Amino acid sequence: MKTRTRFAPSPTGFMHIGNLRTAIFEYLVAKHDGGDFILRVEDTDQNRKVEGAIDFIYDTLKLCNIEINEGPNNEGEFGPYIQSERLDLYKHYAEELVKMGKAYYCFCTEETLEEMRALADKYKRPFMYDGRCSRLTEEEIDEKIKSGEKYVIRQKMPKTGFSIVHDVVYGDVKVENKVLEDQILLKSDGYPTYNFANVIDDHLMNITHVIRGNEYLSQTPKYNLLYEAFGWDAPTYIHVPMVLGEDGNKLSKRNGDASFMDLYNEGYLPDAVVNYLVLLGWSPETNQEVYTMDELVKAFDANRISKSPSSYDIKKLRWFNAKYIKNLSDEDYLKFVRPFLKYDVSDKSEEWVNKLLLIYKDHLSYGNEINELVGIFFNDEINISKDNQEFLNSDENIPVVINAYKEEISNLTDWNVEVIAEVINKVKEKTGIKGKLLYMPIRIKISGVEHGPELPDEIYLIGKEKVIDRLK
RNA sequence: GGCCCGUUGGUGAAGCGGUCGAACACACAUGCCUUUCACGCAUGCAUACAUGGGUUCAAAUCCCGUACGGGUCACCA
Repeated sequence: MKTRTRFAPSPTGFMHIGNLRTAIFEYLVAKHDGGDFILRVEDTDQNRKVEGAIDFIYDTLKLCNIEINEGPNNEGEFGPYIQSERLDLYKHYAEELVKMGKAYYCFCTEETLEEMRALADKYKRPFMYDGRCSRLTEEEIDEKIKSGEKYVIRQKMPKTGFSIVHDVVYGDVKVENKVLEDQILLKSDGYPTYNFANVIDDHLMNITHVIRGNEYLSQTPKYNLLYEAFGWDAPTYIHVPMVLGEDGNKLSKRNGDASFMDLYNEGYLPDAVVNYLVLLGWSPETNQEVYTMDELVKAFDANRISKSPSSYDIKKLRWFNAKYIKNLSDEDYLKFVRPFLKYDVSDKSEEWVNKLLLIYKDHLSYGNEINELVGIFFNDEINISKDNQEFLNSDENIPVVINAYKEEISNLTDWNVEVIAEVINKVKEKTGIKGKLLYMPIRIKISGVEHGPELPDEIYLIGKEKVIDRLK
């Protein structure tokens, strides 16, 4: 059977880093086997629908080089791919289950449930639906339906024995059946619950591997009971560990960096993000760290996914990103950073701007960082920190260097990187000072900080007038 | 609280009973390179196997208990 995996997000218009990682894993499992990757939109919660969310998902995955073989925008033979358009299907199968005696109509209202819950709470007992509606007679049921009472359909759980879930990552997980609640399959508004829709769709869409966060692990026995009831084969389960934030807590929307789009807008390259994410909770057999998508497809093996949660470390992401930026061609690099530059360059030449951006290619960890780096070329005032000021006062040779340098610069008639590079040699000969004591004072005087790009480049771009001014 | 899962250095992690006196990478430090900083390269650092028992000739690796962390117990997904 052809391997088929699916990514099944809710259309919230938000792509969480953890979600993305799951999508990557799903994609890789499918492609490693030469299979298909399917997008299914889980919009069974009517309150959470967001306009344009589907396109957003497509756009995001496209940026990440993840190709969707079938989905709402490119239907295959298993459509529709949006759950709200498959309502008849869920209803049909839920009723089928009722006929088989594996599910029943439940007329308990949300208020009744609320009361039961409050009662359980009062006696400090864990609440679980008591299955009272499963004991209704057929007449009672008919009557209630006829009189227009709203109902849900609940799955009837066995009271004894236990279920075992086989998971690629976590091994066999055993759960007692009696702790399983008679869960709702079909809500009173006719929509299926997530758990039910998943089983139906995964089966109908021939999904072979279900990959999801491990928060679903303890729900999986219910799934298997459903597959069993229908006489279907359960898919292979791959539960993946959670991604934690830097504070050790679960990633949340509140943490802005947890969204892929935020990272993208900050100037993180999708390839770098994908590369970083895939190594969160998965490790290859070799020590290779930098991967192309093709290499990942080849190397990926779900058996090597770890069980313990991993934490999101922006420093390492930055390292990946910087590496990817360095590997860009100059042309691609310029295309990439240019939009991030916020300073007004309308009075500068194209050549000047490109040169400016290019000298930071090896320094940049993310696109937006460019604005932090190039300030010295635009601001009139530069700030010299206290430590650096102390350095400038620490040696009597320093003013000598600075004055000599200023004089030589003032005497220049041409203005290009080559002649500027010559100036420092002249100063060296004239003063007999070299190395750090020669470069550092000039660097600090004109840029305020102790590191930056090549000094002649920097000076060239700042411009003669400004440089002389700063050497005062 | 019941049930489920996890716990290797600051971080991501390798490890699947002996070769672990625990890889690799990030971060950090130092050195080399560059007549400076960064990049790159090299080296080093770090009292890392939560804890207590057990099994074994041998345990980070297997078993049990404890602690800590997380997940889950919705007409949310």
